[in-house]
Amino acid sequence: MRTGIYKTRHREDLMEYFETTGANHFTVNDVCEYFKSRGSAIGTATVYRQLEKMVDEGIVNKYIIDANSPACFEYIGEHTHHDVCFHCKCEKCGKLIHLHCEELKAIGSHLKQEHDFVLDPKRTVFYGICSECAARGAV
Amino acid sequence: MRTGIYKTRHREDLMEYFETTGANHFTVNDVCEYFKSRGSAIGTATVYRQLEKMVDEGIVNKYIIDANSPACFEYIGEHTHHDVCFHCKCEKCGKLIHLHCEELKAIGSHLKQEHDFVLDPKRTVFYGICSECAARGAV
DNA sequence: TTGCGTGCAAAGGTTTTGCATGGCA
DNA sequence: TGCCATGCAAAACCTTTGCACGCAA
Repeated sequence: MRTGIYKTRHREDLMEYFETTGANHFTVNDVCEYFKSRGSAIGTATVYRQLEKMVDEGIVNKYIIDANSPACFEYIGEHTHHDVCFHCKCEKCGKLIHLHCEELKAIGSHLKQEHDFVLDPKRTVFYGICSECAARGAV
Repeated sequence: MRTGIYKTRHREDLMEYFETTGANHFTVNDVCEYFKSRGSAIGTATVYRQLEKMVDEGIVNKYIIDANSPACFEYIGEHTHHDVCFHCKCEKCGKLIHLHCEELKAIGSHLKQEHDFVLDPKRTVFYGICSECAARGAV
């Protein structure tokens, strides 16, 4: 029989982890460390494979920041009204800022209507300088 | 004395390569292959290091497609005119679209005022699906 | 039983780094 | 003479894959 997805213990554990961390972002490594520290380690490959499935299911978002940073995941659950968030990456300190902003969402509409381009916020990262680095006088 | 950047033969070679390839995009590997086939190979590390410098100077853009694909670079030269140019990259066909749009410029102001983040348009790329690929039904 | 899930290790690929040498200013 | 640039190889890094075994349905 082909159900496609089994309800395994690890999948349950992951779901529970997601629920407890809420909308926070995490990397595959974060997940692995978390379970390892609790004595119930999960293999890296398993985490990747489960997350990939969940991305396909649409209950997890995957953000690609840059080539040398690990991918950033976000659990969104079954929320039909979930806002995809935007990311700003500081070119100086490397800090990643997550934004849920209505005004930025307007960019998507604008790009589609005026430029016929369907924006993918999951892959789009705004580069620039964060407030702290700017204050520090970084150039 | 500290000028910061030396005018080496390799740097000149790279510049010439960029001029001849125009606005086309290229990977580090493309560059290496090109010079290798002409008998004047350049080390991979050197290409990475020079390109990194040029990105800092703002004369080259670096695009991240996804974690397992090589980074894509684009020579943009000395954009002396103060007209900020935005880029949209199609995830399907790889086409790069250049936009001069007032409304998009507003993003910079918004990010700065509301989120205290100084956007760098030269390094920011909007990822998504272009009109042609959308029409073709690509998913 | 069938087929998916898992763990481990190894492989895959891109990018960075250490170190000695060579070149620009 | 001072830096900076380069080459080579090794290292670092994230991610995927092969394979044998375990578990869900």
